[in-house]
Amino acid sequence: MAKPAPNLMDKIVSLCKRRGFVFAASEIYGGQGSTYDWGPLGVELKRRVKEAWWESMVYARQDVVGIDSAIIQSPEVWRASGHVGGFSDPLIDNKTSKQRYRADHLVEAKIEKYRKKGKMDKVQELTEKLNTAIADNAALKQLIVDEGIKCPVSGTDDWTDVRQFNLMFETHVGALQDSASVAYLRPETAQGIFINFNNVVTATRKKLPFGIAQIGKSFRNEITPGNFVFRTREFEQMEMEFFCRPEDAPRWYSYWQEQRYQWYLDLGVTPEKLRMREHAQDELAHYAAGCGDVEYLFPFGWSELEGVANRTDYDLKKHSEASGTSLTWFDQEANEHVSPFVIEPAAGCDRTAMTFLVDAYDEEGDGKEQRVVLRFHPKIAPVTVAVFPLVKKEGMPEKAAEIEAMLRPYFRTAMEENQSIGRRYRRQDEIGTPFCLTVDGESAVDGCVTLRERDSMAQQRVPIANLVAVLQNSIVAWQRPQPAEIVS
RNA sequence: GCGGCUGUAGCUCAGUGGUAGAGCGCCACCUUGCCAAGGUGGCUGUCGUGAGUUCAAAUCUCAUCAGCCGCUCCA
Repeated sequence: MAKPAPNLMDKIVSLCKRRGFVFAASEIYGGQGSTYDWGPLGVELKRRVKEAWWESMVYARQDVVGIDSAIIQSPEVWRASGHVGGFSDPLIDNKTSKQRYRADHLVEAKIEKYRKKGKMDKVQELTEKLNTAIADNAALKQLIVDEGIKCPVSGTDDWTDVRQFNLMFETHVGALQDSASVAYLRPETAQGIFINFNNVVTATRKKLPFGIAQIGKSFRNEITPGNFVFRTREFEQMEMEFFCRPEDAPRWYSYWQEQRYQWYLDLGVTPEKLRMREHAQDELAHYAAGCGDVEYLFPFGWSELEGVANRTDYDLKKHSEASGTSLTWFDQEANEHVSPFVIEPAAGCDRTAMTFLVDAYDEEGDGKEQRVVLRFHPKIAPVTVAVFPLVKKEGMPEKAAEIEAMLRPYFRTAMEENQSIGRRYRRQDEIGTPFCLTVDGESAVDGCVTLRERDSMAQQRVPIANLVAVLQNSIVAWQRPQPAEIVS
C-alpha cells in the first residue's frame, strides 16, 4: 500500500526540527506536552516578527508608547478584570457517550427549549436558577439532574460531577504556600497596560487618542492545546491598547482592523489566505462591544492570528472601582473627565511566526531536483545574506570571510564553504535566506561578487563596494513572487 | 480528561519472537569553477519510558509518557 504523502504541517514540523527553528521541549526527558523551544533560527524569526510589530505599532507613530509590565501582578488585578471568577469553564462529561460539555451550555440549551415551547415562566425560573448556580459545581450538577437533561449523543443522564477548569496558572509568592500567598501568571498582557494607565499618562503627557503597546509572555492552562506552536499554554503576545473618546471608538475600531490586516500583507502573507472575520454578537467576550479576527488559512483550516476588539471602558472602569483609583483622562479644554474606550489589537507572536513559516514554505520540482524554499520577506528572514567561496582555494575562502565581516554590522549574515555551490544555495533556500553572495576567481580581479536571489535564482555581478546599498535596496524592494514568476 | 490512530538514527521510514537496518543528512580528506555531481573514510540508537511473559522481546501483555485527529476554550 502506498504511504500517504506527508502533509504540509508534518513537513514544516520536520524542517523546523532539522534546521533549528523549533524543538519539542524537554525532549530528552520524554517531552512535556505541547511545549516548544525555539532554536537558533526560530529565535531569529521570532525576534524579527516582534521587531516588525514594534516598528509598525510604536516607532512608526507618535501616538503609541510601549511598556513591559510584570507577569505576576497582585491577585486583585485578576479579580477586578474578571479572570479569577470568569476565566474558567464548568465542564461535565457523559459517561456513556464520553462526550464533554460546558455544564452551563447544557442548561442554556434547556432554557432555549422552554422558550420555543412558549413556557416563559419556566424560562425565567431556570435562568434565575442558572445564574445562582453558575459558580457552584454541585448546584450546577443538581440543576442538570433536576431538569432531567440528557446527553444529546447518548440520550442518558449518566453524568460525572461538574469540574471547574480555571485557565489561569496559579503559583505561590513567598516562603509559605498558603492561600494568602496565591498569585497568578498573567493570562494576557493587556491588564498590565490598564493598571498603568495613570502612570503612562502622567509620565508621557499623552493626550487622547493614544496607545500603549506591550510584547510578552502570557500563560493559559488550555484544555486542548495543539497544532504545533499554534496553541500552547505558554505563549508570547503582542498587544496594544488604544485609548480614545467613546464616540470615536467605532472609527478607531475600523482603523485598527485595516492597519493590522495590512501588516500581514506588507510582510508578504498570501492575500488569498488572509481574511478579517467579524464576530457574531453571541461570540463576543463579556467586555467587548465588537471583535474582528485576522484569520489565516492554515493546513488545518482558518484560524485566528489576531483579535481586534472594542473593549469599551470595561477594564478601566473595573479597575477604577476595585482599586479606588480613578483611571480617567482629564480634558483641559472641555474641563471634564473622560472614561476612555479601548480598541485592542492582540496578536500571538508564536502563531504569527508559524504563519510566516507555513506561508513561506514552497516546493519546486520533484525527486532529486526538488527545491524546498522558504520565501520569507527579507525583513523577517533569520539570515539575510550568506557568503560563499565558489571553491575552497585560491584565497576565495579568505575573501568571502572578509566580505562577511564587512556586511555583519548591517545584516544577519552567514558563511559556508563546505560542499558544492549548488548544495549551499539549496541549504540557504530551505531556511529562507533571501540573498547569497559568491566569491569566484574573478573577484580578486574585478572586485565583484555574484549576487543570487532566492526566489528567482537570478544572478548578477555586484561590486563589493556597492554591496551594502544594493542589499538594502533589495530588501525594501522585495515583493512576493507571483506564481508565474516562480521557476519550477 | 475521553475515544481512535501512532512512537525504531538528526529527518523519512523498513523490520511481527532469534546478531538493530535503508535512504537522505552530518563530519573529515580528495575532487569540485554557479544551482542538492563523484570517491574514500567516519559519526549517530538506552527500538518513547517502566515492569511482566519467555531460553530469548523493537516484536507479545500491562502501565506510563509524548504526538496526531475529533469534543469543550483561545492570541
